[in-house]
Amino acid sequence: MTPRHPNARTLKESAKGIPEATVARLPVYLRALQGLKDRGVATVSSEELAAAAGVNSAKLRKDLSHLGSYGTRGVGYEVEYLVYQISRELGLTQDWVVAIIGVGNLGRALAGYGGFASRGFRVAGLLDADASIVGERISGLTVEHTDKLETIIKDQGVSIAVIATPAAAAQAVCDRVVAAGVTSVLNFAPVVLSVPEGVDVRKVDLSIELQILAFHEQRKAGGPHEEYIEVHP
Amino acid sequence: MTPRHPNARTLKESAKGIPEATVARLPVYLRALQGLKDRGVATVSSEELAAAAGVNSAKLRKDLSHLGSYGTRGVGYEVEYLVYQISRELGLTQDWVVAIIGVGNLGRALAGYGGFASRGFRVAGLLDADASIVGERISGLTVEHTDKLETIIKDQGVSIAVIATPAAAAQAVCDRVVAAGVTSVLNFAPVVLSVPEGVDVRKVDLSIELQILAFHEQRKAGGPHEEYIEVHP
DNA sequence: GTGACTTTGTGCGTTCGTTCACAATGGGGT
DNA sequence: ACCCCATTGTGAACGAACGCACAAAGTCAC
Repeated sequence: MTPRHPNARTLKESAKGIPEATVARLPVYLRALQGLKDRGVATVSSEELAAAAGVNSAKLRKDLSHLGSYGTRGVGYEVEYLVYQISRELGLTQDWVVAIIGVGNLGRALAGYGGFASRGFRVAGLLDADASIVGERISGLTVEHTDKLETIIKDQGVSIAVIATPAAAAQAVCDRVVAAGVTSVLNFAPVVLSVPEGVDVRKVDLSIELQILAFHEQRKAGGPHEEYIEVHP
Repeated sequence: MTPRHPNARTLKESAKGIPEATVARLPVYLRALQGLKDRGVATVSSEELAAAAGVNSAKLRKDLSHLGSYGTRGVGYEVEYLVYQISRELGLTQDWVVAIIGVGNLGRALAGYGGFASRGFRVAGLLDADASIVGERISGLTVEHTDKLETIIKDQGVSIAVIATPAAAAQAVCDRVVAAGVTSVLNFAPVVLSVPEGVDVRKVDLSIELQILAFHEQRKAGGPHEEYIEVHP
């Protein structure tokens, strides 16, 4: 295979850090690109792609430049090629085995979420502590009891755990999955998890986002301070 | 009422920006504080609170200093008082009326999420386009048809819309809620919404978080580039 | 009342991220 | 073969956020 872009990237460049802010945006670009690809677009300029992703075009170009030099001056980026490069950078060209612990409404929503399977995430287990749910079939999977947590993680090679349990159970579940070898945790429970060095945790909190919106909404309406007078020394 | 902290804050300080990064952390502090309050803790130091919230203590102090001078040197912060101040700053002392559009598993999870009601968010409507769901009762609310979107938003004074529809429907729903007067949108659909000036959108994307985890997981395992050789000029 | 001790609030240097603006460069027309 | 044009990739200026380290300020014991 002759490389299409000969100077694609040195080992050094990629091994050293891609900025965290860039990493957080790559999935957004990837989604925009998939959309373009589905519509049959073969080539896209940074301006167009940036618009589709909702960012500034200079930022997009700088972000992509951290991966390598994958565009063609005067033309733009080849959609399919860029999809592949971003996917590879994010690690989506390999399969990741995921377990979802906690099968309430949120766990069900996650289990049925199409965005996982299509991006290299395989849900290997759906676990819950509630015996009345165990055995139920959801999105092609049977709910297992949390007793089997360690077994499933080890047998299936789970490396990412998604915690969708009530807050009170989350830390205990987290400790168990980490002890069983999981090194990445996505936490939906409204608690701060503590984990040993080397384990990554990301948190998604439904109510925090609403609170941030409320703050800005209040700002628009004139702020919370109208009743307060200036009290200066 | 004699102010407990006489020089609490000038109008100017608060009217001007609290950094966005700080705003995003305030809800985390608030949650940690509620936890301490529930356990009967009356006073907390920046060190302790920072640990509970999972941040560095200097950062915590600087964040709080943007709201005003609410601590006591040599002692710490009075938990209840700080809860009140943060709540007020975030706008949680007033009620916000929310509508949830899209009643799949995710919409149900959101409707039943206790973190809303307890923080000043009142869910005024649950709407879906699927006639077979309309009429169902979920968490004390009856699902309405999206035909009634505009009516509900106007009659109930909804100011925040939560979009939990499939991706394909999201932009159309967004346009309608904005036209009906909503100025803040929380979007769970995996699309970039475009809205007019003055409308805030925040996005929560379940699969993006997983992709970010995958990236770091791959890093730990040695990176994606082992197969690549250095190709230098 | 005084002094030792604790903890806040913040000035400052550093690091990280964004944006501008333009030189470098490939493509395509003639 | 040459030139023009569009678009990338990036240096440099700017700005936001972080974290250290310490002076200011309050408490508590005696």
